[in-house]
Amino acid sequence: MRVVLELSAVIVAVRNDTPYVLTVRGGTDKAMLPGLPSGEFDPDADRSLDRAMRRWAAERTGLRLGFVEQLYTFGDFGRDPAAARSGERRISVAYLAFVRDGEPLPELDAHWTNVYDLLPWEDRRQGESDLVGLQIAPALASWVDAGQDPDQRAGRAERADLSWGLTGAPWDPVRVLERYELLFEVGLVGEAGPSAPADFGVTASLDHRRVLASALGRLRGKLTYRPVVFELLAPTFTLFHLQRVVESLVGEPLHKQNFRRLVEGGGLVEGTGQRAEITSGRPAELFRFRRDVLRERPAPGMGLPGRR
Amino acid sequence: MRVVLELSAVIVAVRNDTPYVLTVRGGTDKAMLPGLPSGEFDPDADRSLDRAMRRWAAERTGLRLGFVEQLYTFGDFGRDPAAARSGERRISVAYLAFVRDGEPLPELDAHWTNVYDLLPWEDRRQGESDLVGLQIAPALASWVDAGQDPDQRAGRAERADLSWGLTGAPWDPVRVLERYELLFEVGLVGEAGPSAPADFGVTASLDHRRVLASALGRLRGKLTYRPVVFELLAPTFTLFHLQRVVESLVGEPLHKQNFRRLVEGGGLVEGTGQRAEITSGRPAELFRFRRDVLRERPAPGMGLPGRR
DNA sequence: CGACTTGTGCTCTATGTGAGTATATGTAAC
DNA sequence: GTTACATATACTCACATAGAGCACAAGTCG
Repeated sequence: MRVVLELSAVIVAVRNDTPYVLTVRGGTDKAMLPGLPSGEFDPDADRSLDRAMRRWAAERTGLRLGFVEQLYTFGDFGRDPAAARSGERRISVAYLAFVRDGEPLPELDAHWTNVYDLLPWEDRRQGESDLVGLQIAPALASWVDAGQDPDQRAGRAERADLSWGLTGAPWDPVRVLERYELLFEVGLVGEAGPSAPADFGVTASLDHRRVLASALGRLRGKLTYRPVVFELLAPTFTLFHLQRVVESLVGEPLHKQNFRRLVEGGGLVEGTGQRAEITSGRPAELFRFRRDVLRERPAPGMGLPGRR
Repeated sequence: MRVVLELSAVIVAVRNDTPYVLTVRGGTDKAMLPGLPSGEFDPDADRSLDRAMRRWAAERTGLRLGFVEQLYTFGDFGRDPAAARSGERRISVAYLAFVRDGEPLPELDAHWTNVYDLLPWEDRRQGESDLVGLQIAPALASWVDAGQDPDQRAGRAERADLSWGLTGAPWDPVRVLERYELLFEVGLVGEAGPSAPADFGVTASLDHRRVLASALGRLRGKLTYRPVVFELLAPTFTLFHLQRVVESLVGEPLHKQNFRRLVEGGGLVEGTGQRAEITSGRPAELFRFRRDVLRERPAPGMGLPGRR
């Protein structure tokens, strides 16, 4: 079996308080499901994987990527059944990348897909998704009960509780991948085609939804200890807009006054004397990211306030 | 150029308050420098990269790995000059793995190398390493001054300050990789042979010291928000020992009473009625990790107290 | 016995966070 | 213009947590 090394990209942009991911239709899949842009790595073309990623994104999509970070390398057998049948083992180095607000989003054979269309249960800004109470929780419960022995049942119960926060554990926005993998194990989401009886969200080709779940988890985690949001925003923004963007990524509503206090008090931003274009209500001051904060605090992140 | 996919392992164990990494001598290097155990990935043998990692460690080293986590995939051109000359591009998926205290450490063609022999400046338990004040800081300063234009100099100054905390910024134990890369850029450490005029620490083969730096940074970061230390410890331990192990990993001394308060108060451990074997001084109670904490708190980690 | 080592409890203070009230300043509807 | 509404911004209070100690307990070693 031949090893093929490819690069995949989770390219994220936020517009209108909605996180989007760049997808291509039927890139690697016969069913023409949306998938992440990917391509085989050319060892002769680039000196490093990161460079290959940037160049390839620029050439193929015309996007100027800001923040770029390697995510994870996926290599499970069976993640690409078609490749496996033709004697290939496709190993995919996945990257997370941001497109800044204000950058043009070129029209191409690609689409911007709402992240929460692919992972609907992760958006709790309007409260817990109905999916959880009506379908996921019961399915998890019966999966727990179906364990072979008491030990296995206890283990399953713990996993379900930890990821989904059902019986006491708090809901941790970062555990996106754990939740996805549990759904996969239970059979509520499928890969490589809408095979599951009741598949949630838009099915993506191959394991690309899993890759997206990794990316969202990583992004959410990073948010709290590195000022990465600002890589998604235009250079200047209102605090309210900043809050909306953070909420859209974390998937939870945040307490407004405390959010402002944390962000301003933490020295993450500084006002530009200017006011924002009027929308409705009192006009807000425009802020910009304060780079100096990096020198002052070891891990400057969004220090998320509690839920609203 | 042919792509070769290999696995590399940073296998960590802590003994006698010292973190060790498993190294093999001259595994991939003619100069017989110590390097990380690595091997080509066999696509026909394992269903996933993680499994390949575990099986391979068991077969090759006889070690039973506990915690295993994928670290990063290294693929820079030039990371393996010999391979490059023979027309190969070696892409290496690196893993971080722990061996629990109490596990036998088999004698083999491998050695346990003190992590701080390879990265001496990272151990600040006895205060800042002399290397920093005497050699690194001056070298960084002249590197900063050697910048082409004011912009570049400012950028360099910021990088140096951020990683090494020289002029105001606090020293962040997590930024191991940034520090290493700066030293590399400045020319104070070399790869693929002791090429640098004054190379610090034991030189390792290829870019394996860089991989180790990634691993140490990741480990330190993870420590604060996941109870990973316990994967390195025997099932039962005294609080003092726990503190010593954490200190050895973080590379900084910690405030004793507060450490105890955080660990006990945070519900991370629970006492077993037993007392430890006497060493000297008042005998201590033996504790064990309290698994339930996972269910109670979203990110239970060592919540490090300030320096001692 | 006293010196030394380690364990353990407790205090005092500064700071940060959660939650909420109050008020300012704009737009859109009437 | 007045009213309703939306948003911005300031401030308060209770509470939890972290940083930095002091004090003392319970052992070993000479």
